[in-house]
Amino acid sequence: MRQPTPGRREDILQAARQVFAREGHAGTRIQEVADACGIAKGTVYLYYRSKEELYWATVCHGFEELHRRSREALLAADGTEGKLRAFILTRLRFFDEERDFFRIYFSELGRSFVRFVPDAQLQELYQAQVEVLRTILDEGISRGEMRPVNAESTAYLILDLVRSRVAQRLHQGIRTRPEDELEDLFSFLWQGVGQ
Amino acid sequence: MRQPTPGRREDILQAARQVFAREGHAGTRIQEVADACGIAKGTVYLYYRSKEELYWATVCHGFEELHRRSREALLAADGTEGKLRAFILTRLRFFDEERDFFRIYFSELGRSFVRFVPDAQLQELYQAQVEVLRTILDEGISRGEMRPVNAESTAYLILDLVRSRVAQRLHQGIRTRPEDELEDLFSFLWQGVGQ
DNA sequence: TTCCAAAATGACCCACGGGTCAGTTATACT
DNA sequence: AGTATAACTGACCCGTGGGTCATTTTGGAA
Repeated sequence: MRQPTPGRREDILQAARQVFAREGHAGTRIQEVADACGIAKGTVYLYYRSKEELYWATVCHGFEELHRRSREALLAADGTEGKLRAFILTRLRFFDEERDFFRIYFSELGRSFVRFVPDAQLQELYQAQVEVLRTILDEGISRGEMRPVNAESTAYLILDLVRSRVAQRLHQGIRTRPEDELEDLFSFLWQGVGQ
Repeated sequence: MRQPTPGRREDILQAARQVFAREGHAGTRIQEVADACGIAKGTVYLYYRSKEELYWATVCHGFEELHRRSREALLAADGTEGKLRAFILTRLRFFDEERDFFRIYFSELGRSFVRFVPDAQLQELYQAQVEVLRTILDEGISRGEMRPVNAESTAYLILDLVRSRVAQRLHQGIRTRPEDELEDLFSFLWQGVGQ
């Protein structure tokens, strides 16, 4: 009896991330993923039932990691300002490391908008993301550290602010350190552009 | 001799907008566009050379209109605050009217991010958008009405703020008037969430 | 060394949809 | 009415790529 090749599933996932990031969902051919792994196309289908399943596995894997790190950063930091800074910095750093995932994440938002794709796990992860941020905002408001804004819709704005900035950075080649972007983004978020 | 059917190109463009908005670029079949027009598939190809050309025509058409209205609003309004309010409100209203276009616009951003698509006209339109906003911000800064932020990267943030909010509104069914969203967004932009 | 079950392979199948074009239809002009 | 010309039609062509499966390879157990 032969043992299943250890780490094969992870190898495929990693190759898929590269190819999906470069070619997009529609542009990706399973053959290319297999080539990137140095295995045959059929082997991919021994580990993932379909292209769709592989795609979702890729997206969810990155999302989980992002969520995990964001949550940890929030727990470790003190005060509303500190928590927001930590949240933003963590995400800037994560996307700096995982640029392939960011490309997929970015394009997935657009995809999910035109064709409602009810992947339960991903919906949950995204909502959890918003929820954790909303909680911080509500605390900040009740402590009088923040203006009484609508916490939920502001949470969405913050997620998109970070995404927007990361996209900018990737488009024009990353020049600054995440730490510098943090100051810029945070002052925009905290003080606005007025006065 | 028969005259070319007047408005046929525009009819196809309108149908294409509906279908692309609902099905996305990859999910759209030319047959569906033809059906939505009540014409045969071959006829579509008499007016547009390929699916790709039809798609770009759809995107560019909406973009031009958006840009035209944004620019007009900026010219008509007074002062930095006034111009920014006018810019945001115009876009909120435009996307409220042209929801199909917004879906395409939103998904196109994701698409263009994974596969660099060098459509010269669209690149130009997007840059013009940023440029016009950057000018307003630079004026506001030199007049001392604003903090000395980086005008260009702030312009990107503002575009994405509006996009983010419109996406939220569409996702959870539009409940508020654009005028109310304006106040919310503008105070976020101008004062931030702090204090 | 032999055997066998599980892993891996890649030629093949076929649904799909972009694009074509020979044939049909409509209309302007004579 | 007749005709020429251009718009329109939709059956058809065919490249593409997701997914399959008979065959081969591998490696642990006897």
